Amino acid sequence: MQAPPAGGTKSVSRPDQLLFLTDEQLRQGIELMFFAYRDFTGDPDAVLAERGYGRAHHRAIHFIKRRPGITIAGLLDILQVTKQSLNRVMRQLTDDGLVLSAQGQIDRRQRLITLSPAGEALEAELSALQRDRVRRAFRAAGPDAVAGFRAVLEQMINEDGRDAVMSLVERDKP
Amino acid sequence: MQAPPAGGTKSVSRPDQLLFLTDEQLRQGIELMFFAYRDFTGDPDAVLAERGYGRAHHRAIHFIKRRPGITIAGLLDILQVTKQSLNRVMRQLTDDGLVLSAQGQIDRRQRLITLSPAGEALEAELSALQRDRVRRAFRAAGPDAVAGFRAVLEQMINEDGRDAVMSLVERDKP
DNA sequence: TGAGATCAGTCAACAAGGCTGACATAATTC
DNA sequence: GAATTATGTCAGCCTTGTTGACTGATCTCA
Repeated sequence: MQAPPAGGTKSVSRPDQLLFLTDEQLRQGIELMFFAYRDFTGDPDAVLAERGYGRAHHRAIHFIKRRPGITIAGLLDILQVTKQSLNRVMRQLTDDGLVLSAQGQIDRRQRLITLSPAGEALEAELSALQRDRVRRAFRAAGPDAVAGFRAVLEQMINEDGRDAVMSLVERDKP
Repeated sequence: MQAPPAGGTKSVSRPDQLLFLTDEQLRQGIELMFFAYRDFTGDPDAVLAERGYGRAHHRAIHFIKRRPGITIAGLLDILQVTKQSLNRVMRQLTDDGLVLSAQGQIDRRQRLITLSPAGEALEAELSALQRDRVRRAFRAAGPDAVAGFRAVLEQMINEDGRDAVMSLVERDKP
């Protein structure tokens, strides 16, 4: 547990040592992920709790908004949970009238999921909270920092699914 | 579909527009947090599952390693869970001989928690996995990106607890 | 010294949201 | 026509969070 000698955060950004990363620097990165993610999910969690929903509902709503007309299989692929687990969430959202499902045109077995107006409203409320936090962080840190944030998080994603994930994240239309 | 520094996602890194952040850019940041955190926790989760532990055990072990001799109240403060919830985890870890607790010297009501050799071993295994992932990401992204990553995540943390969290993250000794 | 606060531990009950396994139905594909 | 696929559902289990109530040991302060 040796100290990175001088004060503050200076020890971490050393453009002169591209490959030398101390355990201490890495540990700081790990803890930052933990604390930042905890607060990152905090705002929506509070709104969701009022309605008896949780983070799982938020994730479903987010990606339905993102790709309207997505199938159940598509959601399962993105969320990486079991269909039983997703089904419980989807049933609640359907019963509550937040999501709609239409029969697929090409493959009539498929359900094409979309948000109802009520679902859109909740999604807007949730994403506004989360965007506000990210916007404040991005503004405070500055554009170069944002580019770095993006680069590191991208590299943090499992290599074997990275391209697929990044094309989902970056794609503007389904 | 490219990495930020190159030409691809031009819309995102615009050093010329410090304050203009589109909803699309913010949404990408939100999704990156989701996907990166999911994979970030994946490696340790697998090791923990073999032993019948979960992420909660990992968090406790991590912060005991980080601040040996920490009290229960100290852990509660960091982890922000209820004492009943923490107690369940601590009891398992104690029963399994991974953590030790000594009576406080100054205040004998307190328990000073440390890792046993077995606990140290598990901690080392878990943190090695997580450090490897962070190290690879940091190396691939480069030192400037790492600085940006840190800056953004720091700003992502709730403002009212930010200083406390950051001094915990950056502090070298308890 | 005695009252009250604090630290730790525990019991009980509950909920969210993961998981596995088994099975059903409809529609598509071969 | 048989096999496969997409979806839905039942039942049961686990982890990990919650609230509320209560105990015992110890410390603090009037």
